[in-house]
Amino acid sequence: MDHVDHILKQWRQERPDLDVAPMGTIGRVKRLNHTLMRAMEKTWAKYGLTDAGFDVLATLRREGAPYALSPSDLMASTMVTSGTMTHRIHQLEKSGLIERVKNPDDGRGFLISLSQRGFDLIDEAVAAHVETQAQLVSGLTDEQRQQLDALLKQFLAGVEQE
Amino acid sequence: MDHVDHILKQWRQERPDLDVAPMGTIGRVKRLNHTLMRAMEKTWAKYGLTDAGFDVLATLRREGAPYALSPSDLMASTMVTSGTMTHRIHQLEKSGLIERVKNPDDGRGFLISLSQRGFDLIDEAVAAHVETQAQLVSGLTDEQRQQLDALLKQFLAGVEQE
DNA sequence: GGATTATATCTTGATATCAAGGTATGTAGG
DNA sequence: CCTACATACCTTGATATCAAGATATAATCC
Repeated sequence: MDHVDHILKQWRQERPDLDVAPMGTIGRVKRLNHTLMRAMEKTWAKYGLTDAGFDVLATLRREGAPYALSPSDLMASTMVTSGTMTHRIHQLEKSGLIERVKNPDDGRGFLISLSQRGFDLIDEAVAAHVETQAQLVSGLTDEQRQQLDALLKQFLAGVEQE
Repeated sequence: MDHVDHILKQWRQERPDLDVAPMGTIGRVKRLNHTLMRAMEKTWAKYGLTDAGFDVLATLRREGAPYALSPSDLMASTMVTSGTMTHRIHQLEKSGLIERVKNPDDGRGFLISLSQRGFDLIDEAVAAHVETQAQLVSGLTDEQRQQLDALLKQFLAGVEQE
């Protein structure tokens, strides 16, 4: 009987006409996301990073050499709007972790690339981050985690298509 | 090969020293949460509500008569800080959906209670919300959804204890 | 090549959130 | 009763986000 079970119980009492089973599933996803984010933020903070900054640097890093993407590519990868990405880029540029160069192939745009400092920082931070994540999933066995992956993947495929 | 699989593939190429399997699980939770929230916001917006407002009104409604809780109780239920709850309460009060009365049992605090309009609105909005949620989970069978519930519950129990 | 449409990014304005600290009221110990 | 501590809520200041619209460049079509 966790927090979400309690909520469902209350609804079944107050609104027995509603089928609240899906609310339980979605509620757990929301709550889990919230708790996981809070935990991971602590690791990012050790490297002077936020969710937003880590997200951008990691996207550039895992892309491989030459560690550069356009703002549009970054937007698509990170699920934020253009205004948000502009803001993130300015912050990271001010910190000297990325550089902004004119896109030689498209005069309208730029390329965002990791600076050497940005590369070194994210390479170290991501190792710590992976360790934190391993700790966070340690309540599940490997097999359970794989089952969960499969279900989440199917769920996601269902809601992302449109 | 979804978006998350692509990310893991990139990391395995660039950083074969890291075990990124947990990142896949956590990444799917994050992405799923984001997509679900975006979808549910559309329903809330039809009733002039945001995530924040719906959250508070629903918490009061499912509590049962007399539909009143202290700001502290609301904070605990909704996982936000006191500053955020103060702000939410002011917004909802301005909209006439809740009322704030002095707590007769504790001179330091207040009780937040649903107004008649607030009650009517949330009672209608939650029915639409439940329908939206049913649609969102329709990519899973009932059995799969229940399996997912069980795994999420265990995952959550592992990360929430501290 | 000029007009039209599409694309890439930035700007603006409104909200929501948090962390840290402030104020008022309650509670417990001597 | 008075002091010390605890609790409940609010205020402040800094960020992050989004939606909508602005601007500049590219691509396409006669």
